Amino acid sequence: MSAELVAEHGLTINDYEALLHLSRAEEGRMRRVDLAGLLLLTASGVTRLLDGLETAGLVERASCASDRRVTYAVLTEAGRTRLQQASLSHVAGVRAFFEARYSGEELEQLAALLGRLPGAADATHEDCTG
Amino acid sequence: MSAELVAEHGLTINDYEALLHLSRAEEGRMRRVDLAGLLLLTASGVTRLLDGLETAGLVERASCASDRRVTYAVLTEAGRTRLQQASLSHVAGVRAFFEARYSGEELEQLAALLGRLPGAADATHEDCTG
DNA sequence: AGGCTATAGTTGAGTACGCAACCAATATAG
DNA sequence: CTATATTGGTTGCGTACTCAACTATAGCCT
Repeated sequence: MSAELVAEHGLTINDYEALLHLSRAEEGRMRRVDLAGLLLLTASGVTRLLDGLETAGLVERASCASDRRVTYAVLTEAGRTRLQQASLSHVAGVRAFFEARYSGEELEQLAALLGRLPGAADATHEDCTG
Repeated sequence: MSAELVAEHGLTINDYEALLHLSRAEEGRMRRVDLAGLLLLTASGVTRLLDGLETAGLVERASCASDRRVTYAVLTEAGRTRLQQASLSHVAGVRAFFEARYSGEELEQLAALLGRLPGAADATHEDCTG
């Protein structure tokens, strides 16, 4: 699933999630640290991740006027497009995976319980709203 | 948790789980492929994992009389001891983690639901019975 | 018997991280 | 206003994997 579906679009799970979070963020941009938090990665992990997305043209850097330490990661148009394509097959895949094993009621229970875990930023409606 | 507690014993999560599975297996030994399946690793992943455990003296190799392709991974006495030490703090940590967030009833629901996922080899009683 | 195909395992190359060390900019203290 | 601590970010190095290629054995099938 992570493997096949997402790799078909040339995106790893974290690539995908990074784009997703950016697409949800105001103006499609986020400080790298904050992104790290959401992705459950370290700062260095995010640096490397964004390196890839950047050379792929899906994300750009922007600097912050009020604090010159921070550089934003901002979603490009290409990134937004790519995310939408990938989310098509990805959310379908995930949905199929769970619906094959659980009833609607069980899915709600799972979502409620798992949603209380540390890094769970409400993935209930993870289609691509960007 | 994986990080602190298990690394305190010099074991990664997969090291730990490998020892656990071996301790539960008949005669404390298992074919490397089967172990790979349980650990959700590839064959090469297991080779490398066992390399480590082997040089640490926690696991040994044994060959199979009826099929000369297979080599077993067998738990040594040192391995069994180490597992028991580690499981002390590890299961306590895991238990604390979940009990801090869920009620008894919720834990049963979670166990029931998550137990139906692909690699879930009934971890309900994962104390070290070895 | 000989020739496929599948299975168990290892190895080399590449990837995705974490950790520790570092630099630069900012905040806090004195 | 200097001195120190904190925060955002990058880089070097090590680790835990995967994938693809390879060897050796085993089970067919004719």
